[in-house]
Amino acid sequence: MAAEGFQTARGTRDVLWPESWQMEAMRDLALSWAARFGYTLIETPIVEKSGVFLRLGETTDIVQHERYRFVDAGGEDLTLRPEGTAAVARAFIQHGFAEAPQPVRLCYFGPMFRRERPEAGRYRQHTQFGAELYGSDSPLADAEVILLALGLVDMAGLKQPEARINSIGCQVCRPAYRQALIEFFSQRQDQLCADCQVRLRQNPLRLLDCKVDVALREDAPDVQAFWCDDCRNHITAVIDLIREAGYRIERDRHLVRGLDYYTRTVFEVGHPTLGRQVALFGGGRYDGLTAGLNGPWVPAVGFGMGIERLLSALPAPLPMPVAARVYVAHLPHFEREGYRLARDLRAQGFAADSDLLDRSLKAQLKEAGRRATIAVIVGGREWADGLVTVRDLGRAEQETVERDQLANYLRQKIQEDQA
RNA sequence: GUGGAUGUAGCUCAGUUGGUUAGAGCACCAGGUUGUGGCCCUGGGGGUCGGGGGUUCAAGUCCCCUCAUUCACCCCA
Repeated sequence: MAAEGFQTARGTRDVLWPESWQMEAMRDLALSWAARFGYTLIETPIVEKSGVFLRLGETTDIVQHERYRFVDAGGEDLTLRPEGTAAVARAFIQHGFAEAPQPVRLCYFGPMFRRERPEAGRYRQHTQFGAELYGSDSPLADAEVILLALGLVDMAGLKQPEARINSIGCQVCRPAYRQALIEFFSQRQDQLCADCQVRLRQNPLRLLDCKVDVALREDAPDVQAFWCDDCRNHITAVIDLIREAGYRIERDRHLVRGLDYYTRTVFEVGHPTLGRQVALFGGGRYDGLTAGLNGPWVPAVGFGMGIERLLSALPAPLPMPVAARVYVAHLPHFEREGYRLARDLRAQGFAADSDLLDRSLKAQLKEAGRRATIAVIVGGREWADGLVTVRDLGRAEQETVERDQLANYLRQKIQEDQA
């Protein structure tokens, strides 16, 4: 296409109808579903001081190079938000939510930015829905956010998601596991890929989800053997609660998450139709993330969900409302009359428009057939008698109606059609 | 960031070993029906062949660069 002109920046796109409407429908579905659990919507800014996201972890690619970070004209170091959790945590602290009645339930829905190589279903700007539950360290809380996410996927029409869960331990038991991993992989250092050589020093847990050294990890120590009693009871309870709700979930001992702030529970849910896009949603427990942002220590758990991915995985689009649309066609010399009639109809609550190109009646009805269910034809012989013609475009039937009875007639007609 | 493939009309795509005014289907517009859509028929509009440079008498076609898309890696919210 026109290379001389402007196009969307790499990895970004225009969302056109009807997908734009699908996004809105998903937003409505997500927010109303979350509201049933008591989650209130929070809209954080798209841009934050860069420090907010620095604590995501020193070894994370998001932090290392996949961010939109810039210094603005005033010298401020800013970053386009790559995910929701850190920004919501910042807001939690800023507004003193730790002093509010606990638990605090917040959800968000909006664009996230990440500068990675574009692929199908992977955009530099994508939309995420997420929920964060603060103030409870109970497994009931973990289960709640997972059930919230699974329930949304279910309501959107996607069946049989593949849910995986793991516990990466807590401050009590994780150090020993971490040490065991380091020892295991150090002995096999010559077999590790280049990236894993680095991970071994910086974040040994991530060796487990390396896609290169898959054979090695099979023999790596299982975190299960290192769990303390609290961690063991916690993950067991979470899994029970999910299954009790009727969902399938399996423990995956190789599951660790890309972000460094997680403790105990981590989970990821995918779907076979997504293929390489991997995760539909993912999340976990991040007790104390708020303390890392210079706030109070608060237990928390949450998830983030990729909306574009969810929409692309749906077997059928979300239902579109079939609004009855009225098209006002006009006979020669009655363009203004049609225009005014459409205006009146809109004022009375109808979705109505008229021809703006002074086209032939034939052309007008052709357009009406494309985008309306009812055509009102004004002008000609009937106009002098105070009549208009109402044509049912679906049934190809029409009758003349008194102009001042038109609104009532249409209302009744639309009601009958919907019944 | 690495490697491969692709880029021709709004959309989906043809374009023979380089060779006249670059095509089709769908979509759009008009007419056939001077007051009636969906089907049909006829006609029409719309393209600097992603962009730039090069080779050549001649480039959509060959070469280089660049931009974009896509697939596989990497990574993942």
